[in-house]
Amino acid sequence: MEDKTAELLEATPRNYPAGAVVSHQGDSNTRIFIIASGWSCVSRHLSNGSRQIIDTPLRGDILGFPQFDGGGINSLSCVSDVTLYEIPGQSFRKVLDQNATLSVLFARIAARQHAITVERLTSVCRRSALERTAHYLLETGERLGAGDHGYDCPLTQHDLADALGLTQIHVNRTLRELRERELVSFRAGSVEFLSRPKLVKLAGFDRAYLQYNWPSALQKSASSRHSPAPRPATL
Amino acid sequence: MEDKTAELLEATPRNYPAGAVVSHQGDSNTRIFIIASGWSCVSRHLSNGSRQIIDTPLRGDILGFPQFDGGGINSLSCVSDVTLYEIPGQSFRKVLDQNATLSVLFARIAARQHAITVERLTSVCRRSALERTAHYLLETGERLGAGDHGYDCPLTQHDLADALGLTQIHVNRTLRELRERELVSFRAGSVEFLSRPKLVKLAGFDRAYLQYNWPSALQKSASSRHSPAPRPATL
DNA sequence: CGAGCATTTGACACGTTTCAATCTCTGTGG
DNA sequence: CCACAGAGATTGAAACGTGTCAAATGCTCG
Repeated sequence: MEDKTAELLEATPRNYPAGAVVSHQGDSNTRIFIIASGWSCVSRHLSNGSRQIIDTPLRGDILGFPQFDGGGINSLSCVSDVTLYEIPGQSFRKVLDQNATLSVLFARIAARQHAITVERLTSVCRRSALERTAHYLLETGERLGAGDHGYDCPLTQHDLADALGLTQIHVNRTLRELRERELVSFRAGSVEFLSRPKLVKLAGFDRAYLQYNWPSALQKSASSRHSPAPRPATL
Repeated sequence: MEDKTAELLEATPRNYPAGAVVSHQGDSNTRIFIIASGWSCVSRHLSNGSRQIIDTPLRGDILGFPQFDGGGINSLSCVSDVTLYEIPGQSFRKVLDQNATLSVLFARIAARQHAITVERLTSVCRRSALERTAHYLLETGERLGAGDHGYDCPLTQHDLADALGLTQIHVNRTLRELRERELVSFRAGSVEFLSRPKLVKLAGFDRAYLQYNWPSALQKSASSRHSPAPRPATL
């Protein structure tokens, strides 16, 4: 993106410490967020006291795109220290109105976001705890642009449980089994793929849904379909 | 929408019989669909043979908005006879580029669609079969613009199961319990609310996520927040 | 050192699935 | 008009996956 655009967006970088809540459930939030670094989660709190983590956005992800995360209903909180850009909704919309290319770009990002949610829905409905956990760890690695060896992940087992629709205790048992089967290890804040191919097979993981299906107009600036470079998280 | 816009969209109405498949999983579909009437479902077929229904779009709903349903990954099939408008993706995009108001409109529709998926995710993760089923029946009634008494619904118990992440057999038992508790009756293609207030309480249903949060620019054309008129499904 | 939080483990309860069979309805052809 | 086929709905019994409860362990930070 060009500097002029960045200026018009009035994007201001902000830092939040681990545990901070960027946007509360129920607040009428009109900001757009772009994650620069750190782990956060979009979650809903139900009346029965349980928490559902909708997504764990990562570097480069965009939230709030016209209330895209269900604005005003969900909250955004930080798992680790987080740096993100905040953009007033109004200037965001103004820029989109004037820049068709950017509009298409953001529409694609929104579409990918939806695809991720749909995949999680499928996962929760039709995959066992083992498959589901495996799938999440693979998905997250892919979204991070991490290699085949692993990545660092500050989520607790409790966070994982809230994201996967399990209890913390069962997540613990599931992680142990994945480790004992020598598929993945999730310990001390880091994920290690022990046998990625077997893990992919177990989870039924197909990364197609994570790709940005750039329309032809954007092809030249987009990376090739099967070895995407991580998008820059700077404006 | 004005006639000129409708022309530019090149929207053509089409009829499909019950059981027809409008778009196959895996096809590279670039069309946008607007449902005019009938019941259909967006679904994914997993390698293990099971089917996951992502959504049951209804009159006025829009699909495929830039590959919004995870284009190329999911399929659209008809439960009943269905009439829908098909719009070539390219002309749709062209119109959006020229009409900022329409862009915002569609962005909101997409946002609502995402909110629905998020709600289903939450439902599947954190609500029991009974609550989940109750929630779905309420949501669908709301989306149909049906009254407090009930509505017609051609879905089979098996369809419901695939949408809710349950087995058909358990859906049957769940529906029986809902009937015996005198909350809802789902029989012979029609849903009857026996005690809607109790049902709402059981499901923890809050329709806020179904509202279109129209920005101020569209306020005058939008209906009031708490008694929305069904949108027209004609162009 | 103790407090607090995350992780680990075991035993048991419960919700949901699986398997198998029966029943009801609807449309069709003899 | 009846027999039959096929799809959906219903019911029961048993198996299985995950949740619940309870307790111990390990870790980090004041």
